[in-house]
Amino acid sequence: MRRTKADAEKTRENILATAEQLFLRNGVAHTSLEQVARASGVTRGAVYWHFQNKSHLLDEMLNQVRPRREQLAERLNAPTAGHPLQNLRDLFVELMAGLAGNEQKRNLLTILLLRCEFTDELSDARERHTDFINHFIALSEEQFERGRARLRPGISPRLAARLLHATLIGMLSDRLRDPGLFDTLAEAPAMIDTLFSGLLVDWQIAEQRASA
Amino acid sequence: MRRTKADAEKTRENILATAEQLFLRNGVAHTSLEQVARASGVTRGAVYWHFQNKSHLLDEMLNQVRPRREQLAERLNAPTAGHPLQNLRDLFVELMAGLAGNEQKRNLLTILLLRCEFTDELSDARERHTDFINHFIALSEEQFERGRARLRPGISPRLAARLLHATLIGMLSDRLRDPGLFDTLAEAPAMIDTLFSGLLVDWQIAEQRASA
DNA sequence: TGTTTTACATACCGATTCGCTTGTAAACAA
DNA sequence: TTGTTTACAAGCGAATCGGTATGTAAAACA
Repeated sequence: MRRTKADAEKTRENILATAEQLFLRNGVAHTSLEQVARASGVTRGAVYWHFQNKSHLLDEMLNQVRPRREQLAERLNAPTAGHPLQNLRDLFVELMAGLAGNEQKRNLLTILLLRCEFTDELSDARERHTDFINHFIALSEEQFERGRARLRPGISPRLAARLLHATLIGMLSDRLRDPGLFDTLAEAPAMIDTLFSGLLVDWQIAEQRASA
Repeated sequence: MRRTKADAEKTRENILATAEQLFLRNGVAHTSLEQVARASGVTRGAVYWHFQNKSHLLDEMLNQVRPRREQLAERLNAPTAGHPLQNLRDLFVELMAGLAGNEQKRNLLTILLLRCEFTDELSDARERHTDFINHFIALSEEQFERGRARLRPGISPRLAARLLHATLIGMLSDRLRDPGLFDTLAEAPAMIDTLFSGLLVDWQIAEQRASA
């Protein structure tokens, strides 16, 4: 009872979705491909047919939502863009909002940050992750460089960029570990504006804050 | 050839130190007690004699450096303490400095943040960790509450506390993933002061910053 | 001095683990 | 209609896992 091409694609996507749930619940290392197969209603044969091994499976899961490198740069340097710093701020809020509104993104980031051991076995995923982070920091640094005049004295663009990234990661990390901790969507703007107020001498808080 | 009590204690500590290295290098789940035993020059018998299982082994590793709950509170509310906010700021810098100067603390935090899947198996460690985080946030919130008048309008003590914690975790996370990313010890004060400048209306930067 | 306890090593257990090979029925191409 | 390929299922094998049970020599104690 061999499946048609379309059926095979469904099988593949089903395996991905199932693995996502299992990885999220039990951790990557603690999930065997046998478990993935069973939960997907297939055997390991199917899993190994579609994916080389667990590492590649995870990698393709992440590829589903991983923003392409250029995407961030395009977004920041678009011709329609306003001030670089305002741009950077908006991107930050967008990233948080995108996460709040997309369960899959939330799941995958949770897996990356909390349910996954960055060991040699997963070196591919690990490298790409670090790479993306450094790219993000470099891009942010560029933006701060352009708005250098507005930086408080003693704060270099690089330091600003790293502080921005640390805050981003920290907020994500906290929020993913304890989803009830705060309302990301509502509070993210206040947090980023607060940070920018510290980084810049003349930051105007554009958005209305929830004052509680 | 049974060992003396002192020898046994050495064995135990040796196992702990060896496991720390293996966990750090290969991740907790990817390290078997067999590997720990071999690398320690003993057999699994010894490991199981000293520790119930891997989870308890990890737990006792963390207990070596885990600050006690009261410790933070005492530190913040000491009679000799100055202004609550200055206190909080100094604590932050101290925590970062303690990490920069203590390899074991760095290792264990790296294991916790990057080499460990928070799954049911390790629920003990996980709970204690979350507990500690919430405690830290609550304490920070208290301090901000005391200095509430100095908070920028629209920023609640709770939001300030969470932003502070996010920044702390983010800085640690970044630094542990990529040790060359920045010089924690040197830049931590600048980062925290920047954040405080954003949180407070009148924050005076006390320390000299490395301006580069 | 004799007995008990300690600090392990050794051995065994059933349960998984991954990776590979082989089987197979049906889809698809010629 | 007849190969050929596809999309898996099923089975194999060696390794390894954690947990436990048992053996043992020497330390600790009475």
